[in-house]
Amino acid sequence: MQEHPKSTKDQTRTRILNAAKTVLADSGFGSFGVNTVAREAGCDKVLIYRYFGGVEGLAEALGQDLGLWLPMEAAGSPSPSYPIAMGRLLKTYLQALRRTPLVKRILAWEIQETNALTAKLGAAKSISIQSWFENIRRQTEPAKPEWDAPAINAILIAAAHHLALREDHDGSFAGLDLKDPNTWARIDAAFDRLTTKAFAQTPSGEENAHA
Amino acid sequence: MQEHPKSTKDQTRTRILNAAKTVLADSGFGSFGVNTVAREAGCDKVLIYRYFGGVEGLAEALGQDLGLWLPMEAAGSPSPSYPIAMGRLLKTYLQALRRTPLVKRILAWEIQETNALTAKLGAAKSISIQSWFENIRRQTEPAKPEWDAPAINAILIAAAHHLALREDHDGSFAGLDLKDPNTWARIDAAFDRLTTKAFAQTPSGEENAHA
DNA sequence: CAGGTATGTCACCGCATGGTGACTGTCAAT
DNA sequence: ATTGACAGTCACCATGCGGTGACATACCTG
Repeated sequence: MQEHPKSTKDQTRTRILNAAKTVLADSGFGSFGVNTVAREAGCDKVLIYRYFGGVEGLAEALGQDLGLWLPMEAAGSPSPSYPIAMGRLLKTYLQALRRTPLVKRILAWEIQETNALTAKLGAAKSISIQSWFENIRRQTEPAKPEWDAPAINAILIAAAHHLALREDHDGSFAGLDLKDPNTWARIDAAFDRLTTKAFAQTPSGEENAHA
Repeated sequence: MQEHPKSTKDQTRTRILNAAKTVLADSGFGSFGVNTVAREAGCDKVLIYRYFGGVEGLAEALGQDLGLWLPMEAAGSPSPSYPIAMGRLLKTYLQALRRTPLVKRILAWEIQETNALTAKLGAAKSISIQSWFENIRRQTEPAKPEWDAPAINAILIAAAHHLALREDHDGSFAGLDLKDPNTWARIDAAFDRLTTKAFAQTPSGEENAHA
């Protein structure tokens, strides 16, 4: 009962923020509301209104607070070739995603419905992740324009998102057993194959072999 | 008011089913409940309990009813090479997905939370889609085992899912503007590049070029 | 000491939800 | 015509939600 001597306002604020993260990560955003968060934080919901201006402001604060968006260590050696760098980046990203339930929850939330909450969270997350990718990209040789690297990378990033999201839910996808660690090794290898092949210096001039 | 002369039970059943589809496709599963569906169907919610045993049975019935899971026409020519067939399949699948909001909603639902509802719907959908892929796969030459085609395909299918899901929400992903039709042409091309390159007959023996 | 300010608690409202029981009306068979 | 099965409606309940106002209690400043 740390209430009588008056906890400082910031203490309560961070307690509420932590409670918000917990609720989001554990129970998902279906349970993300003023009542649930306040219950988890052990304080009254009116404080959420006072300190954050409701659940909307809470989400915004969450987004700004989350410097811990993706705790991935800066991925090994400095500046290899573009295909290898992208493959490494994707695998690191996927791993970080898989072990960060909060981010997964928010990604899923964005997909499910678009509202003020997801917009705020999504914007913060997007900036953070994009800058991370930019950092890596700055350290490697540039992509050849004829690859259309942005489109290919978007596809591979989308795949990483989706696979990470499917993992904790039904646990299987497209015939793969996502509960099996070996499956993820295969996926890593597949990412490697996709990047090295798609970003290969076209040896013969067979660029557009299909309609 | 078609109530007094007694609509046949099946009429009401299908009216409820259609209402369920409408609610799901329009408002998403956040609004998917007994009250909302009954309101949309213009009948009393007790009929949902009587005919489907609640919203859970409704979802099951929905899954079985949806032969329209993905209305894609059987994708052109019969049996080309594996890479080309997969590229074509992916593009067709992505297109079908993009224009079928109901399926997108259900995919998003599965990702967001796993419960009895999503399990039933997901099972029905998975079977339908898997069989569709199997049909195509039966018509082409087999994949080489060293490709690990299941893993690669899972990645590409996951990407298709995710991109389709992101389209109607924030409308941008990884720096791509998903509102722009040209973006989707680029994505199609990228899918083509990925399949043709990843499923290429390795010309030189540089199979594992990375750690 | 007095007064204001800020933190926190409590009780309450309106609303929508999931779910149930009792009722009315209609049809078909005996 | 009486019965019973069936479709459909209505009223109701408990619960949880977002949101607000009134209150008590501490603190710091004058």
